[in-house]
Amino acid sequence: MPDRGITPAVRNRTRTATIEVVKISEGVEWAAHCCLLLDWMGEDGPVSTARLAAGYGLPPAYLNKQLQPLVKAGILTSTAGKKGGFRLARPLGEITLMDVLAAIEGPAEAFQCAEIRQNGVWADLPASAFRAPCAIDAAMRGAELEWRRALAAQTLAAIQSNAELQAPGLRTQVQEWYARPRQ
Amino acid sequence: MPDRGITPAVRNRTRTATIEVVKISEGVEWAAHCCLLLDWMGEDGPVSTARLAAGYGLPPAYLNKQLQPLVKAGILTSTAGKKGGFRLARPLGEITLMDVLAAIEGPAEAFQCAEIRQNGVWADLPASAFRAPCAIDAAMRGAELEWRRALAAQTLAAIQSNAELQAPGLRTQVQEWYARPRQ
DNA sequence: CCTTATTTGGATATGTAATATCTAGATATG
DNA sequence: CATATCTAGATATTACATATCCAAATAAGG
Repeated sequence: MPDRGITPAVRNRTRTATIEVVKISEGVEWAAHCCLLLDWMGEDGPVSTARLAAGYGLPPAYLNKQLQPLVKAGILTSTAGKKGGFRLARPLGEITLMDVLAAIEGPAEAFQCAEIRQNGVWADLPASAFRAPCAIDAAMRGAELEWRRALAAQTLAAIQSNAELQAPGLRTQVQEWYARPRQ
Repeated sequence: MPDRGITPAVRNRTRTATIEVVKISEGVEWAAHCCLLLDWMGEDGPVSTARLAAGYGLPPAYLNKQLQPLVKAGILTSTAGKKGGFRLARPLGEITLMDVLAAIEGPAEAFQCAEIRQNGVWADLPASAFRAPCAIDAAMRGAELEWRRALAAQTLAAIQSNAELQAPGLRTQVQEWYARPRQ
């Protein structure tokens, strides 16, 4: 359908007004699911991007891009060449959600203090006042630390165990699904 | 300097490779700082966007945009017209960092589960398997809850108190800074 | 009543990051 | 040697954070 010169801003006028800024990229979800899948399928050698992508209906090329930082982080190992693919570098019990998040999103904190306090009102204060971190920044960092602690307490093994409790026989189901021929 | 047909991707080639996706918008920092400022200055009636912006060297028009959700959330009250501006709607002790974050960023969780489990491998499972939430999603939500709990435990009053401990006489300093004539 | 200073809401502009694809090169299988 | 794979980089597309501007409503003060 033609645009008729309508700008994006006008086209989006009716979209929901609520912004969601603090957002984790989908790559984290993909990575965590793929780790579970690799554990279920890991006995037959490395699993290729194509097979992992097919398992969750994901775009293969982009999934491959997302898996590469996991290799760099030492969560997965990769093998090139025919029959190549990805393997878990260590058992699920030794991989936490924090590991996955840090691998995909990087180590940066969610709250990035821009130190705006130094721009105006505080400008005349002695330099000693800025040695201590911004009180807002400190509070935000403290809260984020709680988040990271909770993420680090969740191993993929525990998550897999919960998933299997919800859907008994999941491991078998997965292996059967992959055994069936696909077009 | 002319572009010579160089694409953005090429221009950015040398930028840092690390991505930081989980990010809180600067508006949260601005909003929290402005609340502290409003408490320090609140006795002389409402404070205009222009004065708040000058206090931290922020763009006035955009700061005004960021303050509006705080009004909607009931953290600030606003008065239109000459001598108008913003006031705290309640004492700093009754405003938490969670209140500010929720006002600016909206109520959405950082981890948005796309339910990719339903796309492939799980497709043949009975519907009952999907009544329980995705185990990865549940773990992420639990960790985020810890973050929110910690943010909700931090009042702006406590943060202001810390700031004043770091820089004694801050309240006086702020009022003097604003009393001085500005071009 | 008029001028001025302000908030509010919408439209718009710009830059950057997430999402996604493609190609070339390296690597391994058989 | 042909094929299948990972790796790295370039590129394309879309969404969103950032930022500005304008019109309308509102209030203060002469």
